Amino acid sequence: MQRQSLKFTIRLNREQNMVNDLTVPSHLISMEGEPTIPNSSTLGGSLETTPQDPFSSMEGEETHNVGDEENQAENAQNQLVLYDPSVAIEAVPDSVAHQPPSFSRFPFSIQPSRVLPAVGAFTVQCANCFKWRLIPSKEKYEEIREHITEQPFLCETAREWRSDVSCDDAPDLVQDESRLWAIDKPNIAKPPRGWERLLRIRGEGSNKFADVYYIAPTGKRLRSTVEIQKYLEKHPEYIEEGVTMSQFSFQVPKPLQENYVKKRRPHSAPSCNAIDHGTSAPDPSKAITWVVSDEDTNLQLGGWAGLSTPILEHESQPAKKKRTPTKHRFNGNLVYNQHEVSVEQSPQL
DNA sequence: GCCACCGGTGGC
DNA sequence: GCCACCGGTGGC
Repeated sequence: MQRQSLKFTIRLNREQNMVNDLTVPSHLISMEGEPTIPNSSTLGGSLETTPQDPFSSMEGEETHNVGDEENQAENAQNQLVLYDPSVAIEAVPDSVAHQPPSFSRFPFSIQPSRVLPAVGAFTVQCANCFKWRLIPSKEKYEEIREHITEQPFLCETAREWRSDVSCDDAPDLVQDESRLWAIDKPNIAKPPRGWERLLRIRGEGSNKFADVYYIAPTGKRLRSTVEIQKYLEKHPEYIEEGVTMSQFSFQVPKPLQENYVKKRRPHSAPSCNAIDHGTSAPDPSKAITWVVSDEDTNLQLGGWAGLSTPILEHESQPAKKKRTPTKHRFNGNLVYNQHEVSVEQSPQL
């Protein structure tokens, strides 16, 4: 029945300031290894109901549905939220904001990045009341995510960093349309000590939602299990320290927004018609929300990116050059691939 | 020259 | 359709 979700928020960087680092903690994602067995509690299906949120005004559709389980199920579990830093921060209830030192500012380091949306904060959904609770650090989030099925998250769990919070308190955030939401995978192993797992969210319209990278202690960036394996072979010292392949997972969260990721086009259909560009284009007036979830376990980790900006406005001039003309041929909205571009450019916030 | 990022494909 | 992998290159 209850399902919980973890989410982290991401913020997009519009400028450079961003967040990159916010990259979603990799941990959010589950490791390939074996997932733990889900307990009934997490998996279950029902969803959550979300109360109204205090801080945000969005309408939100919350996740509710208690009754139906299906859809929601997914959402409810672990979700990662990505959001705009500024937004996110404000959204944090005061109580939270004050508490841990880490809350007031992002625990993650921010580096200038080029532009893509990044995770700015992490949240997890209470298995009992389904309210989302902000997690003060990426490390804590990874910890929770790693054992989310065996140890469902409860509001009481948050007392570790936020004294007296309970299910009676308003949610720290509400899943609404103001941000991009992504559902994270449960039970992803924490990276080995000295290693870092980075989640890079791609821009809207890309053919993939995100990429996971592991940064080895030497600073080497590894992008697949094959690369990790080769790296470990060359550096047996890590193996001696106990590093194993089961500690790495390249699973990425899934965006809730259906059209965030471009669908793969059937090769055969080069015609423009076949493509749906536009219709699904996000409403520029609102931020994008995405959520990723693990269907198997039903856990959701959430993340949202509050872009206030429309990611796509066609216009945009690409910040980067595009390399493939093909896609753009359908211009119009389609071109979102570059959305990142627009994101960064957008001044908002 | 490097590398973060994106696209595209093979395999399921 | 999804995911893992990795080639290629824009942007620095």
